[in-house]
Amino acid sequence: MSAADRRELVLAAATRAFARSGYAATSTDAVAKEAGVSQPYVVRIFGSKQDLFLEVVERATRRVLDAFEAVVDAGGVDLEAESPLEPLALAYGEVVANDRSVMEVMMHGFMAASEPAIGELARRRMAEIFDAVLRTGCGEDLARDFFAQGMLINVMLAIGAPEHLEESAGLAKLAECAFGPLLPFLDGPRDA
Amino acid sequence: MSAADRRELVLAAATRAFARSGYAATSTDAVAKEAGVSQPYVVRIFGSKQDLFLEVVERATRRVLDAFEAVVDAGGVDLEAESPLEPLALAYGEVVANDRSVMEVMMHGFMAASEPAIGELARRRMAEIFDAVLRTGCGEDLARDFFAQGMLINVMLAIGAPEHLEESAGLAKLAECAFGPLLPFLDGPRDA
DNA sequence: ACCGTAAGTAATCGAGTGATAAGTTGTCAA
DNA sequence: TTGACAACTTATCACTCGATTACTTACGGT
Repeated sequence: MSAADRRELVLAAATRAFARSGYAATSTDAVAKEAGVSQPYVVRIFGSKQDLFLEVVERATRRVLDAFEAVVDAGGVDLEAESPLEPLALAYGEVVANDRSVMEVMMHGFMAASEPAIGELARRRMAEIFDAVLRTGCGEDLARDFFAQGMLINVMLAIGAPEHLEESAGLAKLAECAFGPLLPFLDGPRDA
Repeated sequence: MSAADRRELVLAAATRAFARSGYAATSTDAVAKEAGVSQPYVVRIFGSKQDLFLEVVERATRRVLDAFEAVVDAGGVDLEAESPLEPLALAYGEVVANDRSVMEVMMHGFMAASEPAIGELARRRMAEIFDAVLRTGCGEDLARDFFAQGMLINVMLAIGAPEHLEESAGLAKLAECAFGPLLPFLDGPRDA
């Protein structure tokens, strides 16, 4: 297989692996097994575990950014509507529904920000994505609220709320509040 | 020193250590050094690293829960006000300003939820805190929005936004949106 | 004085960890 | 055919990790 193809294959495997357990708790060997290659080859392709993780987070967050920019550039946002940013929410929902590891890796990237290089990437991407939302012209307050709802959804998914609604009535109610009509589509599958 | 006192001391040290780097990336030896005791003694007191982390997260999230319940039980929420949950926001801000590691450990607990015992605790506490907010009688939508804003703030703090406003104009604007008038009080100190 | 118990440490173990070095296989151009 | 380069693995290293064991110290009751 060509080096470029193999690289993509390992990146996809690494995304799944890091999405499951985060940066520190995922070994390069786990990534290698997921990709079906040897552990030294993973390190060789990307230089180091951190460089691999950076590229995984870079790509995942770029997918979110691209999804938002596609909607905005296509004029998909109507500022006169009652929920102007709903098209963005739908776009994000589609990305997450399609491949939950994108969002999981993004959040793990945020929480590994005490590693300087990871933190820098996290802050840069966060600002870029916020900027894309702002470019709809919706105003800062709406953009912030949109971001906030997104973060709540991300955290709720991270703690596995949709798969454990039966644990308590309070959790089920919170999940219903946080996810709304999307809830039925969220339990079960976690991979792409 | 009595075992009980030493236990509290190690718990406080562990909270700081886990807050910095999260569950997986923090060694029991790092906790031991922070507490000024030997590594085997840390393991001996709590049984295992996971049990220690569970107790740290349990305590941190209980502090948030207690802060909210104190406001609610004291009748500090006026449903007729324009922002009925502002007293809760202030209470949370006070907790975070007083000791940021409380919130950091809470978020690291959420993101380590793929560990079953940690996930269960995270979901339980999340539901309990949401329930406390609901008990103000503010209604589910307001409670959800309050939660969402809190999560945005948590993530912004986790990526170190307040300390790196100069990295990009976009980040500074996002931080101003997310933190509002609290922003000037957030940069700099990270410990209790 | 002495003994028992609680508080703690030093020494060490086996299992991983990320990374390096050396070697192997396969393919394609001359 | 052969040689060179790209793709990939095996073997291994130095180190870190959580955990166990065995030991030491200090204090309170009798």
